[in-house]
Amino acid sequence: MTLETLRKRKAISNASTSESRYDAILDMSEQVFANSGYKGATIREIAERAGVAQGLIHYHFRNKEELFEAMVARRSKSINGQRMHLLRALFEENGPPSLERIMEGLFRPTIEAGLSQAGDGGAFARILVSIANSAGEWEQGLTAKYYDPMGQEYISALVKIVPGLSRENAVWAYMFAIGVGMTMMAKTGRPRRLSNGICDDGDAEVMLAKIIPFISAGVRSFTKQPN
Amino acid sequence: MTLETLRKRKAISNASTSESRYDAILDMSEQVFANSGYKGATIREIAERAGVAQGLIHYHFRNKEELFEAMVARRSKSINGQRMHLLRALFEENGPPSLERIMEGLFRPTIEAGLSQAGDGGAFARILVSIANSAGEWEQGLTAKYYDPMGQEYISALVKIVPGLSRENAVWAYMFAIGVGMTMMAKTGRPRRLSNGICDDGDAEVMLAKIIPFISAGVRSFTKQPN
DNA sequence: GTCTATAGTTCGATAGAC
DNA sequence: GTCTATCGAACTATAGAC
Repeated sequence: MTLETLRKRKAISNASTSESRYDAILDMSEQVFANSGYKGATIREIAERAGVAQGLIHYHFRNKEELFEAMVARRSKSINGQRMHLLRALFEENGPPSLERIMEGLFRPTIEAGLSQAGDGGAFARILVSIANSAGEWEQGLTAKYYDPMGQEYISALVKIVPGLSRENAVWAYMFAIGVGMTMMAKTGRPRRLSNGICDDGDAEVMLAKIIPFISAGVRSFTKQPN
Repeated sequence: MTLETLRKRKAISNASTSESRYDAILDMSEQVFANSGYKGATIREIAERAGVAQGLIHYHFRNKEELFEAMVARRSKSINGQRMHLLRALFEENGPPSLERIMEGLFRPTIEAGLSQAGDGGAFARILVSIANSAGEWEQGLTAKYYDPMGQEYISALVKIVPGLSRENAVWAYMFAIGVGMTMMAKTGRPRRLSNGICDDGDAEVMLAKIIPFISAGVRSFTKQPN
């Protein structure tokens, strides 16, 4: 029996939270990093709010950078696994899937992940937005490692199902789609301000209903364009 | 003659940089905040690279928060002034402007501002991306103060020139347009990675040529939708 | 307006007991 | 695996000379 297995056994036997301290640290990391940013977040606060000693975080994750990456790795592998599964399932149905269903498959797992979390649901989504929009080498390294492979699959899917769409335009289409999706994931509250309370970026279902047709029309416009 | 005027006179007579220390601090603030983020940036580094004493920054701007806001205020007023001027000029021509020209007027001033700056041109654009995508109270306060008024003008313009576009959908359209524009302003280099070097998010002209049709098609799709 | 020097805080990381 | 205690290295902001 590995040490990893033992750790999980102990976690399950923990009556108070039914969760290992290891996972509690990762959970709280999402909350704190989301609210304060990487530099603004402190290991002290994560430790306090997770109810563990500060030293324990260094024992499990060595330093702040590796804690952050472990947090990204855990959640991104889970969400992107769902996405890959969804995408492949779509292509195994009768006939090629519609552009709209492809796009829904791109964004829905992020929403589902948010809803199932305790506390602030969209914490990891907000972290993701800050990573994806950073030009820093480290952040782009994380994006490349945990998100580029999935991006490539979606780009290939777009080329397959949209007649006349070049790979170059499919890359732009994917980037623009992600850009629009950020509006939903960032949860800035700006739509509400700009619309006197009518448009709510906290309601993911409503946003999806707006985002999917918007992106789909944009992608199809590339069909009538050179390159 | 005001003290403000005197300060500028002295700046012009400065042979070495032809720029006051006050402005040098703001210029270097853009570079450092863009590369390190608000929390990650340090007043020490800004002072050193601007060639001034650290204490001078506190003399002019009191603290880090006010330095940041002064930097945002200077550049946003300049760029948004151009935008407003462009937008109003479009409506004074013969007949209403096209959706495409409205969108070009939204993004081009950001590009021009980048090109005319010394050193790293897109520094302020990257800062803007991080502010706009943050859910923090302070960042949203800055967005509301320096960008919401312009956003309202663009939303009104969209309602005017796109037949059948409700104000609610115009707000979403504006938000999504900004989201796509982030792809250009963030300068992450991801399009290049995903396309094996073909798509370059460093070339703003090429990006505009892709962004404008994409967004325009998306906006027009709202015409055929309820709400 | 500009500088030097430093006070006062807070943070990441380590050491070592249990 | 978990905790307490602490070191050393930053950082912001202020005080005071010029």
